[in-house]
Amino acid sequence: MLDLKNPLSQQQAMEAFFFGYQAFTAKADEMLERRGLSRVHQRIVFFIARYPNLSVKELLALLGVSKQALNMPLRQLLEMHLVESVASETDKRKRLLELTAEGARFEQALRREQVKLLERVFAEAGETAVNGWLAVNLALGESQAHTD
Amino acid sequence: MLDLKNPLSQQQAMEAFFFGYQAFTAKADEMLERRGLSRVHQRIVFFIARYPNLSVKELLALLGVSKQALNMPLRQLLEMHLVESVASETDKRKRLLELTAEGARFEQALRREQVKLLERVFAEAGETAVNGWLAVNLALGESQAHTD
DNA sequence: TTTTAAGGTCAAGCATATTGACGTATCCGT
DNA sequence: ACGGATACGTCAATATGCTTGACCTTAAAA
Repeated sequence: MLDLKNPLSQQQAMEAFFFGYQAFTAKADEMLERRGLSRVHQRIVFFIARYPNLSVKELLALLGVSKQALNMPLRQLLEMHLVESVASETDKRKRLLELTAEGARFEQALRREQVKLLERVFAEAGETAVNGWLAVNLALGESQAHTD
Repeated sequence: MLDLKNPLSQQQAMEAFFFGYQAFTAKADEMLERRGLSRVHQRIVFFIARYPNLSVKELLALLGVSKQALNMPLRQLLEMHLVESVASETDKRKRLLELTAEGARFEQALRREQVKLLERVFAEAGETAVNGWLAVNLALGESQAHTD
């Protein structure tokens, strides 16, 4: 079992996380590259799918980048008609972001590949392991969630 | 529990992985920035610590970057006397990489911060969860390990 | 001895991120 | 109604990191 007092165990855990994350993103990165897009584009459509009617400001907070860094890829997605931006009814300064039908298909295609990988790993590692994996990742995220 | 058939569960898992990995690297990134270094520098010293007497070629394979991309940060680490490069006895073309005493301290300081975070999360999520987290990350990494 | 492998470096190009500065539209408190 | 704050978008300059291509030295292997 994992013993975090042991330097070798620490290194193993960190290495596994590094390669695990890399493997998780590899397939989607490849698909994105074929369309001339990058990981930021996926993150954008991912968060819009996860949080419909997301405002630009909220998206910026989730991504943790400057608005100038978001500008270019978001504009590309708008021009490709994968994302739509509509002024909010209640606050007309806000632009609420939505996926178009094609954008939704695109996001799902990327996500499906990643989920397929998780499913393969699920079969290998077992349900308990996958639930633990999720629990630890959630806890890690929480540890950082309110640092802004 | 995690149901990978459910799109919402899929999104939750992916989001958790994204923020989890971000949280995991945040503290070390901060420490690196204070020394004018970046995440690549940590990866270099990390892999040298994990695999002593690593050759440059092996390091390149682990990092998955071009040798030109490695050149600059590795040279910096050599000039800062955090890393040493010695010609292999058995094959004098090869340069085996080692950490200096100071380099070892540096790598440990970065790792310690990340392990501290894992320990906090360990307490929260429980041993079973942590073992599952490790098992899934290992399996993910394995799925990709021999793709080069 | 010719070829291959390991390592190092220079150059050009591209992508992505940053900060700073502006401009416009809209909301909100007084 | 006015003035400040907020949301968004964009231009510019800059830094960084990574890529491919080319070239060189040294050393091992065929």
